[in-house]
Amino acid sequence: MESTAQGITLDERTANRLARTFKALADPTRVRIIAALIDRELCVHELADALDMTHSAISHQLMTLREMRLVRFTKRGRHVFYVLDDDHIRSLFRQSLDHVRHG
Amino acid sequence: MESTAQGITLDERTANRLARTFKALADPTRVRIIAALIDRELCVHELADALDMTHSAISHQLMTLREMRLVRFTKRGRHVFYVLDDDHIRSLFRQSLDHVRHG
DNA sequence: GTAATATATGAACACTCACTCATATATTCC
DNA sequence: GGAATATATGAGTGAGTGTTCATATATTAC
Repeated sequence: MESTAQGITLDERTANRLARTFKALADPTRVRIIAALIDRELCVHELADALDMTHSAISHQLMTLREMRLVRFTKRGRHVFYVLDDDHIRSLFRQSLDHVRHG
Repeated sequence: MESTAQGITLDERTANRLARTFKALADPTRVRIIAALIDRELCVHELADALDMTHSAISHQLMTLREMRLVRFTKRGRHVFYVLDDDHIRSLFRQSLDHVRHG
């Protein structure tokens, strides 16, 4: 079965949303944050330790990820725990990691 | 079946490669180029027409996509035809588009 | 209350990016 | 050969990005 080749024409809004989604993951620090949060929640402090970066740098990137709706957070005591917000991103990330590793 | 939650720790090289892959798609113009080339080859001129952009802008982005190994090209006469180089990117792109559209 | 801890936030800075414009190169047509 | 077409490329520019540093806010422990 073969379909006619005619490409895909994206309207501006779709192209922007797609680009935005990829942009959210287009930075090594954010990639590592997503990876660390793939199946658990962590607070800023734990993330900073795990990634060996300053709290401030992590906090700024978490703000970016929040704005992009990739992570959610819960306050408990002095700590703010972050989890991945989106299952689609999780599977997208896993698939991409697989490509990079074995593709 | 449930596995122990412990995140994924990425070495620097893997994190960089992942980020680079996403970065390649983290721009609306490149997204539209990839979409247009999803199942056919097009020359620079056709791409510029399809995206309503200057030849120069398209040519610059194609250079970026070439450096990232996302597209290949063939010269035929005066024209340079571009195709997607990587099937992984094709499926990654299709999956992501699906998420953005119906997710 | 004060001190300590955890996180957020704003400014600043170096860096990167995507485009435009001008120019160069290559191929075809005459 | 020269003109026209197709693409590439380099410089320049305005916008955006990721970090650091300093500071602010919030919560807990004392």
